Amino acid sequence: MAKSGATRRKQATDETHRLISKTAIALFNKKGYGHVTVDEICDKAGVAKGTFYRHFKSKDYIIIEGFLDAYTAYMGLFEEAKEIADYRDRTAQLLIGTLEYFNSVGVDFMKVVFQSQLERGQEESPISVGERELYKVGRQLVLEAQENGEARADMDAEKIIFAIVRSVRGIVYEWCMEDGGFDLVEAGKDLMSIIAEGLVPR
Amino acid sequence: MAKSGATRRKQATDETHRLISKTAIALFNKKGYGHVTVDEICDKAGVAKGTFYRHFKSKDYIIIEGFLDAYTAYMGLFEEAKEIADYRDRTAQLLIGTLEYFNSVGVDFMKVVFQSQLERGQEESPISVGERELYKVGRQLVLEAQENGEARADMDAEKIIFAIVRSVRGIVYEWCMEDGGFDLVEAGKDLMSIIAEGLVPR
DNA sequence: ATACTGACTATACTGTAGTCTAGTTGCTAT
DNA sequence: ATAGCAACTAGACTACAGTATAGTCAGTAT
Repeated sequence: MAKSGATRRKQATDETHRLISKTAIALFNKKGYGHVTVDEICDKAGVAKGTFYRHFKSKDYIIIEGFLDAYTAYMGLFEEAKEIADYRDRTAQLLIGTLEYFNSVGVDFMKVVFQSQLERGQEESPISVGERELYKVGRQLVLEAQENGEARADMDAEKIIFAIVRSVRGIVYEWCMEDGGFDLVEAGKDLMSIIAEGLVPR
Repeated sequence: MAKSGATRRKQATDETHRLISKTAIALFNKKGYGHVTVDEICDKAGVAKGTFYRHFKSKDYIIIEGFLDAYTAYMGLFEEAKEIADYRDRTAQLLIGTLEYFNSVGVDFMKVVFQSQLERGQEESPISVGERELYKVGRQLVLEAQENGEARADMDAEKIIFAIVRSVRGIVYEWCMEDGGFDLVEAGKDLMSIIAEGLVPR
């Protein structure tokens, strides 16, 4: 049967893809990303170097890909959040969930993600594609809150969500720089308090 | 004379240092950091490779060093800001000045700065040393504002300044990622508005 | 049955940051 | 005057990411 044949072939290459990824990530976890060479990954996986580069554009794409898989799951948070009635609770939940997600990815991997984002020139990264989705959903949430009078309406929803996402990224970046030296979620709560309430007294 | 002799010697090596730095930065500006090799810098500067690495720990230290020189000048902003009476004006001035400073450094160089911060492991970077100074001064400003009742007092000055600095860094990081694709100062003003006023209506 | 295709192997090669070594030179201290 | 020393030269070398090439093999289409 043609179809099952094509499937068997595809399964085999998927298998290889997963094998490389799994081997690499195991090595990264054991020795740290920077101390694992592509040759070593290929050796351990019993695969030629050419095969590695057939499956992954570059060494960091192993991380990027893993990150994106988790990202998809993480986007489910936004669906769940819709159930939460109160605007502030909802926002807080999203923020905390987001930071818990980054925390679970781990500093070592997040560093690679940040670095790879900086390295690429104009070329569209898979992550920035994912982020556009995040902006879209976030903007919608802010818009709704504005309509309900829960969020200030004197500023574009777009501008607001940009500022929030950027602030969050700033925390995560610093967390990477400090090698995970502070509690991401706690820092996020402080940030949230300022974003929500502002800095000047009421 | 011993002293003038020692001085003459030091002057010569300072000369070499500046020569390498100047040559490198000219090349970076012409071709972009990533397209300039250390060998090329040495060739153009008429200096051996060993000399380069005697003066600079690594290629990116040329940028880091230039960044820090400008940083010192930038810290003068904080002195000037003390003259501004109104808390909000002062904060806005500092924020805008900061972003103008990053803007003048340029995307290409800022990327290198961010990347180098991520690469180093626990080793203390010269930049994080500089930043601690910034935190100290910033914290002092927030403290004063709290004492005058201009800033909310239900949160540590420390936490507040951390959140602000991180938010700013987030903007600058994204600005790098998007290759300078938006106006840093404008984005900063939006952020400032949220930080100062909060997100929920009054 | 046979020819096609694309995943894969094996390995040499390139480019570049950074290291290392051996030797030179000229300022400096005594 | 002379010995020492730090800055420098020249260039070979290492480590590693990524590329290129030539050929094998197995599933697939006709």
